[in-house]
Amino acid sequence: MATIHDVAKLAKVSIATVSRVMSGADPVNPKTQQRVLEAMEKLNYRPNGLARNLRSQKTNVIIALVPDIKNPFFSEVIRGIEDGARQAGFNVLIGSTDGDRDKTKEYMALLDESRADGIILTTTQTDRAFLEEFAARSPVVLACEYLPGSDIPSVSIDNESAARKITKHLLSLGHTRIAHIMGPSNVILCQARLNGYRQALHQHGIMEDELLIQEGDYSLDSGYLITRKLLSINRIPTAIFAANDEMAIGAMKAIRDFGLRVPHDISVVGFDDIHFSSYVSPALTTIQQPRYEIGQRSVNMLIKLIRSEPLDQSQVVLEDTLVVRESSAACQRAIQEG
Amino acid sequence: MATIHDVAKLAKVSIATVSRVMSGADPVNPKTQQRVLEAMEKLNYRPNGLARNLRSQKTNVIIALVPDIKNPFFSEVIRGIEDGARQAGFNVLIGSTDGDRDKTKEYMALLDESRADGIILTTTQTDRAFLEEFAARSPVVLACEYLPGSDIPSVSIDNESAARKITKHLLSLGHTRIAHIMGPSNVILCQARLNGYRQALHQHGIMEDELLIQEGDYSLDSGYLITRKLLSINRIPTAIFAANDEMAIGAMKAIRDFGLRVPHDISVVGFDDIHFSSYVSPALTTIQQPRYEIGQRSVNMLIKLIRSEPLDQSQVVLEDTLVVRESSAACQRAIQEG
DNA sequence: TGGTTTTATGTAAAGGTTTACATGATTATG
DNA sequence: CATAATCATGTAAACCTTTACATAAAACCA
Repeated sequence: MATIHDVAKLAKVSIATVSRVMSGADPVNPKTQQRVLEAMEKLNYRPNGLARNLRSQKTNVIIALVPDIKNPFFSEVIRGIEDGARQAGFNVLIGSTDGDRDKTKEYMALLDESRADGIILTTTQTDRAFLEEFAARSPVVLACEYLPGSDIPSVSIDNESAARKITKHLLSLGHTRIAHIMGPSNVILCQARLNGYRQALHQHGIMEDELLIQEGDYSLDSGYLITRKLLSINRIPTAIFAANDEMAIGAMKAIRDFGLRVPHDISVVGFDDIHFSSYVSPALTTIQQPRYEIGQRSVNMLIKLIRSEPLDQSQVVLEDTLVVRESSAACQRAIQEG
Repeated sequence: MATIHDVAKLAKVSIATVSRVMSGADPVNPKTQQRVLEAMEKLNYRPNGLARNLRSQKTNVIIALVPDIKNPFFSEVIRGIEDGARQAGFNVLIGSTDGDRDKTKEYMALLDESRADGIILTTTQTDRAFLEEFAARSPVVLACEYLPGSDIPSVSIDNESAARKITKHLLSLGHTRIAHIMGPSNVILCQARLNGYRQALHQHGIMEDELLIQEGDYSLDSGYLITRKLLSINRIPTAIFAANDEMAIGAMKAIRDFGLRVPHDISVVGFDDIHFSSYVSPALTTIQQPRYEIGQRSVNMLIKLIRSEPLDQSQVVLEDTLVVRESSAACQRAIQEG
């Protein structure tokens, strides 16, 4: 592989001049430039990225951490991140953490080793103190999630209010026995959604029932299994609010397999509006998040952070939308009190 | 950020000794080692990855290129790649190409710039000559796809035979008017699946109908739109074989929206067996690929390539399985010839 | 004890850039 | 015409490691 020295020798200039031709920053005589370009061409010269990075103390790599790469919601966030990053000349390294704290820390350590310039976290499960301290010395942006009371930059919707909104949607349809399948309870965002659910019930004067709140792991399978459990209790719910669409789709299958119909017997709503949700039958009622935009804006913030540019706004909260489709309908069953 | 020099100074040794303590390769006096470790601890020293990489001419980064990061099939392949890579101490940089040749080449160029050690391509749409030439000088593995007549290492199933198998499944159910929604026609793997479909028809003495072969782009939407088109022709098909599950799921929705039922009126089968396929209703008949294993094995091969170790086998073909679920059933309609 | 081997450590080069500073040539200025 | 300003280029340091080679000290052997 040809180096800058080879090019310099062939063009009969110093390596500094070759470098200048590449960067275009300093002026260089057109004739010289021509010679250098020809030499580069002839030798098929590719500047060594590592050497560049080492010298300039930049890697042009940013890390995006997701709990699970298979999760379609995060895929779209990543897509936004990727597009934004590419536009600014950055590459994206994606890490699946599987909700594993150590894996998360391992990826974060890459920053300390100068292997990446910044990191986007889509789910916070690291301990707060560690995170705050880390963010103080390295560029970090939270995407999808907002850490209350912290000034770590973030881009997200208001999960609490969105959860309240969709729960109220069910309440307005006459449902009072509403189950909630939450995501991993150590994830802040899932706590926010749970809170929203609780607030809505509260505002309607409905006592919450411990049995109706179950913890899943975002997967189709967990939605399915938990719903089977919910269907085995004494007074089964008339509606289920799952903290993401995948669990909702799992729930619908469980209900079908149980011999009941959605939404006739049980309404099901999800959260995220992944692409599949409008294709399943019945189409899923859910909360639409601007996932692509979340990704894009968070990466733009991160890049500003990396470049030490000022942020116009540290916490960005984007709009979400309730999308009513076929999976939620008026409650058919009278509530047998007991 | 502390450097090796700081550590050396504090421990009163040379930088070489510090390096030796880190690598553990050469012997070093226990007492010295202790001092060095303490100094590293005290300074919170993190070796600079870039400098290491530059010196050792390794990046420990491999690139995985997928056509679309949102595609759930590829997500699982990536997962296999990631896990395999992590185990060997490599990081994975994921690139979405969107079927764009230039993007692909841009990512491949990262290898020439020494920013990555190797690359896994999950879909080949670069021109063959370029690819062959590139593979000759850089570590490349094809995952999911096999380039006939080339010796570029690959891990895949036999797409042609799998497509034949699932088409025969439909034929055995009495279908003779079978449509095929293929993937992007410039993708080799899609050509293979199309070939398999054709061979099966041929073996059953069925003439193929140009109208029944349509090209999609792997997405839910394209499956939907193409199926609408198929439903508007004169003699609509009694079965549809989509080249991936997402298009099949899109097709099912189109059929529902058209007022027909799956599989009663039209059978639908897919390819890949993504997780959603067993959760949709009716559950999708499809071909199961060992996607995780494809990812894992391809990354293992790539790492061997990077380390210049010999490959026991250059082209790995894994087993696929026909998974019959609810979306395919015996043909109900008599074929009105004409 | 003198010479050889082993062990522990240091010195310095190498990896391929970018860039601050220096230098020499050219042009502008009064 | 002398001096200043500008332009083009070169020199060498810096980025932070790893590692080949050298050296000094210690251990071993006859």
